Amino acid sequence: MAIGKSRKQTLGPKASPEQIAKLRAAGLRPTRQRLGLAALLFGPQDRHVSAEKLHEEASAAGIRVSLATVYNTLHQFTESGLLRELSVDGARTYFDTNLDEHYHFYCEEDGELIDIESHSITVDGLPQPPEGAKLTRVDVIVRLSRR
Amino acid sequence: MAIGKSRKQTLGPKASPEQIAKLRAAGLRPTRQRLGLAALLFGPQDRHVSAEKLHEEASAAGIRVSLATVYNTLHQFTESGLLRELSVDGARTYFDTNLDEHYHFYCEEDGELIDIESHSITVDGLPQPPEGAKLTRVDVIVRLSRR
DNA sequence: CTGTGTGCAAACTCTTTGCATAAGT
DNA sequence: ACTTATGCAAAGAGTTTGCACACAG
Repeated sequence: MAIGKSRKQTLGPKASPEQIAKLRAAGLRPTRQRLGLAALLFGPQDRHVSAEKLHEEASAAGIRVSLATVYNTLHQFTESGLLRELSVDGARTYFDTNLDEHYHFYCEEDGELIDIESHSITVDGLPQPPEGAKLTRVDVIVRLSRR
Repeated sequence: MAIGKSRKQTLGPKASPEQIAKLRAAGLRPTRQRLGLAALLFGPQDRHVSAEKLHEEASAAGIRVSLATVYNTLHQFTESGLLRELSVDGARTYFDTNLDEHYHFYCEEDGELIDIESHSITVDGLPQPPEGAKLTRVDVIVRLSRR
């Protein structure tokens, strides 16, 4: 117990340099909370999370972060183009880490979302949008049920 | 002021017989509130309403009905197949009087919905739903912006 | 140090619920 | 009369906000 710590550990044990770069590139300071959430969100797999679910996950993973900060962070990530917001069932808001154009299966029983790659589906024959309106996005949600 | 009213006016001045039949067919008692809301909803035009907006409309039209009853009624109508519920922006729930298969333009600025007839659009190449799951509905929302 | 981020708790919006009263049949 | 519907107010879920404290640069 004689060796003194020479520097303060500011960002936790191992803050991935890529995640730090990702946040910096998005103009967001790489705080411990944001890095923790980024670690949960931006893994190898694309993900669909709600704020509450992500908050639970963070707690389970030992990342101390308040629910309010999870909301803030998700919105900041969305504004910075790191996430995409998704309205599927009214009650909760989902955030999607897959930024490519794609669609979704939505399982009504368990609230689960599954990506549908956009090249596997064809949406054709869209009518003209009303004058003055610009098309921002096409959402396709295929609702599923086990029953 | 001499002529006595011979019978109590139970359902308001002119309760449309068609609306009464419609409610009866759906297994719902034609109460004054339900008839009033039905009158607002099931006109010649298809409509997209939220509970709060319909409540305001009802008040404006002199139909006294509580917000709770508007919610109840919209859900009863939906369960009876008179309406269709739709999730488009997370915050509020919309109800659609158009029961045919069709899709929507959604104007992000004013929250307005516009029907897209299903025959004018083609959704093709849907992947197999996961095993055990049945497809209940395909929602297509084309988001628009004026900017 | 300086300014941005975070946590907490309270506020807010939309929606649902419980129970006494009112209305339909 | 008997049953179902309604109204009110309170509760509930999810989300947002304000402000003091903490942390990154």
